[in-house]
Amino acid sequence: MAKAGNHREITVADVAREAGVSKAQAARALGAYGAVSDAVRERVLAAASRLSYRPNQLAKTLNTGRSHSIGVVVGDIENPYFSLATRGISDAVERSGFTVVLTNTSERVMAERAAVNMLMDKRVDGLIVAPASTGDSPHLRAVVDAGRPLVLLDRTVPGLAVDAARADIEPAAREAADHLLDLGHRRIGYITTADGSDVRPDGPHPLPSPVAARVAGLVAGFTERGLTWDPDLLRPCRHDEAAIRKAVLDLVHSPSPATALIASDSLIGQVVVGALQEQGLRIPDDVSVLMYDDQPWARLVTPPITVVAQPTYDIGYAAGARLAALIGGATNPPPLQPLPATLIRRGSIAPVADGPPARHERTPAT
Amino acid sequence: MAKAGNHREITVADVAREAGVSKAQAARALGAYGAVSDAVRERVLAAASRLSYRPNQLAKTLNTGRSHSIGVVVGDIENPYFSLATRGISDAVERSGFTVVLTNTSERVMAERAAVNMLMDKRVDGLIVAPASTGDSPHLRAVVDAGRPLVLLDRTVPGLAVDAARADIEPAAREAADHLLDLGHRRIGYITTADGSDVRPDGPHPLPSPVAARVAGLVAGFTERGLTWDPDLLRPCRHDEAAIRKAVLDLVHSPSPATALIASDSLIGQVVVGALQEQGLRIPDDVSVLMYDDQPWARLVTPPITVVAQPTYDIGYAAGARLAALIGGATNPPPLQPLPATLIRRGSIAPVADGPPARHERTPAT
DNA sequence: TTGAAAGCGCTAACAG
DNA sequence: CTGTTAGCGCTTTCAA
Repeated sequence: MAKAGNHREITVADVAREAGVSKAQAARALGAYGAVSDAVRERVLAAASRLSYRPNQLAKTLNTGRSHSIGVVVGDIENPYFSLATRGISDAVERSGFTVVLTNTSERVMAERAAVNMLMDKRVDGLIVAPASTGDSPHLRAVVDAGRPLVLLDRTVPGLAVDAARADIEPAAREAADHLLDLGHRRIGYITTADGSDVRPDGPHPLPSPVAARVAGLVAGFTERGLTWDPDLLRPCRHDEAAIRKAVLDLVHSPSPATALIASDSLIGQVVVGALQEQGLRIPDDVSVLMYDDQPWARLVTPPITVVAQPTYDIGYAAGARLAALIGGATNPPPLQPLPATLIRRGSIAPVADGPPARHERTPAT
Repeated sequence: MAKAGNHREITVADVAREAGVSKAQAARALGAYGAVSDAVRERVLAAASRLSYRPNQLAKTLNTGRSHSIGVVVGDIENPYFSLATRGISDAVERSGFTVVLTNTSERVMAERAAVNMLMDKRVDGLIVAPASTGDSPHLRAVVDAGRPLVLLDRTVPGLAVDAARADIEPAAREAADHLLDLGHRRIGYITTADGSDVRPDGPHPLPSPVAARVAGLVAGFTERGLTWDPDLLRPCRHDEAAIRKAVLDLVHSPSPATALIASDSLIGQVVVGALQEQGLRIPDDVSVLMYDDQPWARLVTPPITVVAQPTYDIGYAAGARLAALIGGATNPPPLQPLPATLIRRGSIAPVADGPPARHERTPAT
């Protein structure tokens, strides 16, 4: 198939001819490098604009080895966490002149592998990835082995010596646990999502590092008081509204029902709150709710939701800045500091009620 | 600066040598084109995997002219509308083997221009852009003139003969207007955001096409009844929470206050609902609210928000599918059909109250 | 089927 | 300062 249209692209050679100089001089003037007399530069630039010349970045990249672009691989760009972090990344790297190539993997490890390979093949200067899997990650190892700068986002990969930009979740998780325990909650459900390939029917679920930190904080709260958290209350579901909804119902309608629910991110939180409302269960009278990641809507619902907030934009920014530094040749930068997460108490957590929760009609619009 | 690490990249030449064949034959085997004997193919492939060869897509692109990537330029990836549409685009083009290069312009025309140029220079095979400006768009015209496939998203550009994937907003806007008018509303505020460079202090604001359609529907409703909509109630603000909040206060506290507010997208809607709550104004008793773009949280707040929903994912998918077809060589495809938008009545619109709205304390958590 | 050689558009020595 | 000459890694004639 012929190239669409028959617009032959204008090249340096064309500009050089038009300006009456050698190709090399034209290239130098255009690229603003090397030594060029004012007279020549002027003529070349004039010729270039006359022909509306546009340099072919591909050719440039091919022999400089720098594409001035970085790859970003996230699980789900629709998750506000990632879209905000992505903006932080963009803002950080754009000021160093990089373009961001963004790919979405729908939290599937296979898609992540493909995306990383493709970005490597396109010769991006560096990569930021939020790994979907906790397991072995040969594709990430390959990036490191190829000497290409890599920064992880949000999650770490055990055994991979790569810096990660993330929040220091555990203290806030612990504080949240204490908050719930102080109010008498003992049956606390934890709902998270996981890639199918990671969730094995038998044996323990390998949780992504930030989820593990959240759960660790919770468990620590129990342990500290000589209590134990029933691990059966941990519910990893598919990334799927129905699965999350089912987990909620399971948890609140079990013979020994959960009196509080923790949503591992705001997408999950949305479904949890919705499911509870549909069931006619009141927050926090019947069920208390804690959500990870603050979102504007969390303050808008009634009652406003208590959350653990992360400095998401800053995390992204830190990842971008670090990657830019690495690409710029920084050798042994100090490890990235985890950024603080904070518990924001609003209205969705209350003392545990005695006895089983009563069923109510859905609260009418006020 | 030396390339990070001293990993010389493996090239076809290396593979050829390892396999004991010519560079050309190796390339043919690797690229699965031309004629290659089974014996050679086998040896080449074996050699390739032994050396863990990865083809350099850049070099390939440089002489085929196809990058197998498309550029997507949106105003704000944090706007759920765009992040959903983007997923639609990705899903559509990925099945044709394209990678998406996503760029965010923060709704700034200058940034859009830069992004489009950069993508052209990177030789993407085609472009999808949601133009930030209604005005003259030489950078978009340049894309067309270069013969590179282009599809617009959400908004059209007058005078540019390019197909746009979008919703057919006006009928739903009209239905919403009738809904409000039937309930007695006459002072209806319309809050939208606009790029600073488009908002001139004097003269009419050139509205982006989808906003114009929304307003047109509103105006039509008034006109039909022999009424006129006071254009002073149109408030274009910067993309800035404070500006939106100010517009809300202005509107509801004016001597002749608005009895209903229309938010032009869900990001604006969030701020509107929040501002109203802070003012102790009840929805819909004191102020009715209509929001464009349905979002999960709209059903979660009390009362649930009445919205005009668009098939955003499908719009993105249509844009992606069309672009892929164009790149594939489709010559005169039928124009894209606008997809239907629908009014979803929930609880945020009520009959207009008599007299000025009373002030109430913020509704306590139920 | 194969291989040699000529590009794709640009940068980067290397001599003048 | 300027021009000539090689490449970057791959595809693609063109002969053999």
